[in-house]
Amino acid sequence: MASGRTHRPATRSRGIPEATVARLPLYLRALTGLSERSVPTVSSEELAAAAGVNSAKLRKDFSYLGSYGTRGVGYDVEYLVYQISRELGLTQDWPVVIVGIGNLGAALANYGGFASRGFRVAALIDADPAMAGKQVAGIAVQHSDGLEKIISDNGVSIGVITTPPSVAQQVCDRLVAAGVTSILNFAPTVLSVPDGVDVRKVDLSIELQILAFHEQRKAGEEAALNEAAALAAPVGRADSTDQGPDGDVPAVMPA
Amino acid sequence: MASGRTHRPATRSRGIPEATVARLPLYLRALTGLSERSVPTVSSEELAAAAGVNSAKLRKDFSYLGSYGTRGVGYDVEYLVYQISRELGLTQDWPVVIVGIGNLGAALANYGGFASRGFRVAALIDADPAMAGKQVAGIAVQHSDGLEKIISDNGVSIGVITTPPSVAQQVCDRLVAAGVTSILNFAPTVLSVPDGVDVRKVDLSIELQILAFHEQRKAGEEAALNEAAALAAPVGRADSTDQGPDGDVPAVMPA
DNA sequence: ATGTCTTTGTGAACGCGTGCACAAAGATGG
DNA sequence: CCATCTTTGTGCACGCGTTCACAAAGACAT
Repeated sequence: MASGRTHRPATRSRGIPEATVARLPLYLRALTGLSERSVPTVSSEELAAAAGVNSAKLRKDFSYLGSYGTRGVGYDVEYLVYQISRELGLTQDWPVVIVGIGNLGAALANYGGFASRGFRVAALIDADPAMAGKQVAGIAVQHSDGLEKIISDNGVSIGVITTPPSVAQQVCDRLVAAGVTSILNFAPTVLSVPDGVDVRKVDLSIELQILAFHEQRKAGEEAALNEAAALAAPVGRADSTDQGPDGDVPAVMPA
Repeated sequence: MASGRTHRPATRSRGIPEATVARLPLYLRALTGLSERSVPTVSSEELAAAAGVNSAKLRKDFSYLGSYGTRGVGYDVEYLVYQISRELGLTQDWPVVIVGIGNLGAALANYGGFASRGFRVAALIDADPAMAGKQVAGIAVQHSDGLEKIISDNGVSIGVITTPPSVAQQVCDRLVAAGVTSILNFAPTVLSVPDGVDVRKVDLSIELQILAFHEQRKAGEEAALNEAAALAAPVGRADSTDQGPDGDVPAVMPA
C-alpha cells in the first residue's frame, strides 16, 4: 500500500536454497565446538546429530556448497569451518549499529555471540538525550541525531532495531536512507522497506503464542483422552469446526 | 544420540498447518491495532497489507479456523480477535518462568509484550546466590534450588531459558522433569527433549549470520555488475559452482 | 424482488523442502 | 593389486505451503 514490500519472494540466492542458508550457522556452531576439541574429521551422521538435523539433509545442504567431504571418512572439520564461514560472509568484519538502548538493546550489546563471529558493534544509538554518553558494554551511547553520520562513517550495512514499535518504522526509514541494507528487527511491527533491503524479524511474543497454541492442544488432547477413558466411549467429534478442544467460558464475547 | 528428539516432524496439529499457526499472532496483532482504533470490519486485502502477507494466504489461513467472514463485506474485527485468541489459547492465563536472569533474562522480564497477551511471568530463577532476592521488573529473583517447587506450585508449563549455553541442557532437563512441556530457548545450543515437549529457538547470532550471507551476496552482485560494466562484456558464468562471487584473499587457509 | 457489485472461500497447479535409498568413491587391510 | 567396508553425494518421490483464479455468497441499490 505505502512504499515497499516486506517479504521478498525467497530469491533462491545463488542456487543455495534459503532453508539451507538458515542451517549453515547451525552447522558452523557445531563444527566450531568440534574444532575447539581438536576433532579432525566428522561424519555427516555425527555432525547432523550435533546440529539436531537429519543426516541426509545435512549432506544435501553441503552438496550445494560443493563436494567438501571424503567418502568413507567424512568431512575435514577445519576445512568445513572455513568454507561455511566464507559462504556466510563471516571472513570479513560486519559493523552493526543497535538502535534503541533499552533493556533489550543493552542485552544485545553485551551479548558475546555478537562479537565472536565477524560482527562488531560499531555504535549504540538512542533517542533519549539522557542516554547519550552513557557506557553500555564498554561503548558510549550516541544520540540518534547523528545516526546518518555514524552509518556512513563506519560503513555500516546491518542495523538492529530494538526501539519501541511506535518509532521502529521511522528508525528503519532513516537507517535505509543512510545506506543500511539489512535489518534485524526486534520491534513488534511490520516494517516496510524498499526492494533490495533484507529484513529479519525476531518476535518474542509470537514465539510464546505459538508455544501456547501447542500447549493448549496438548492439554486438549489429554483432556479428551481422559474424558474418553472415563466415559469408556470414543469422542468422535475430533474434527468439528465449531468449538475449541476445551469447553471453557469465553473471556471475551464478540458482538 | 543421547535421549530424545529435537524437531518433531511437523505434527499438523488439528488440521491447522504449522505455517498458519505461526502467522496467527501476526494477524492478531494487526487486528488488535484495528480494534483499538474502533474499526468495525476489515477486508482480507486490508488486513493482509497490515500483517505483511498475501491476501489469498490470509483467507486460506482463516478458512482453517472456519468461515468467519462475510462475503462482500469482510471480517468482523472484534469477532476475529476473539476467535484467533481462543484458537491460540490466549483466553487463558499462561504462567511462565524465566531461567537465567542476565541481561537478556532481565530484558525479557521487563518486556511489555509478555504480560499483554495471556502470559504472566510467574517467577524469575537464577543460579547465582547473589541474584536471589533482587528485584527485576518488580519480581524477586529466586534461586534455582527451588526450581522444581516453583514449577509445580504455579502450574507452569512454559519455560524460557536465557542461561549461558553450558548449562542450558541441564536447566532444560530439570524444567522438563518438573513438568514443563514447552520451552523457549535463547541459549545457542541444541536442546534434547523427550517426545511431547515443544522447543522453539531464538538465536540472535544465527539471524545476523543469515543477514550477512545476503549482504555479501548483494555486495558480490554489485561488484560483478560494476566489473561487467567496466569491461563492457556480459558475465556469463552466473551459475558456475566453483568459486564464491568474490575472488578475495582467504583469511584462513585450510589444511 | 431482482440485478449488480464486492469480497470471501476454495479447487487446482506449482514449486520448494525433506527424506529415502542406493550407486559411486575412496580408504583400509590383506 | 584386489576385496571389503564405510561414508558421501544425489536421483527420486512425496508432502506441505503458496499462489492463482474463479465460483458462490451475500450486501446494497433500485
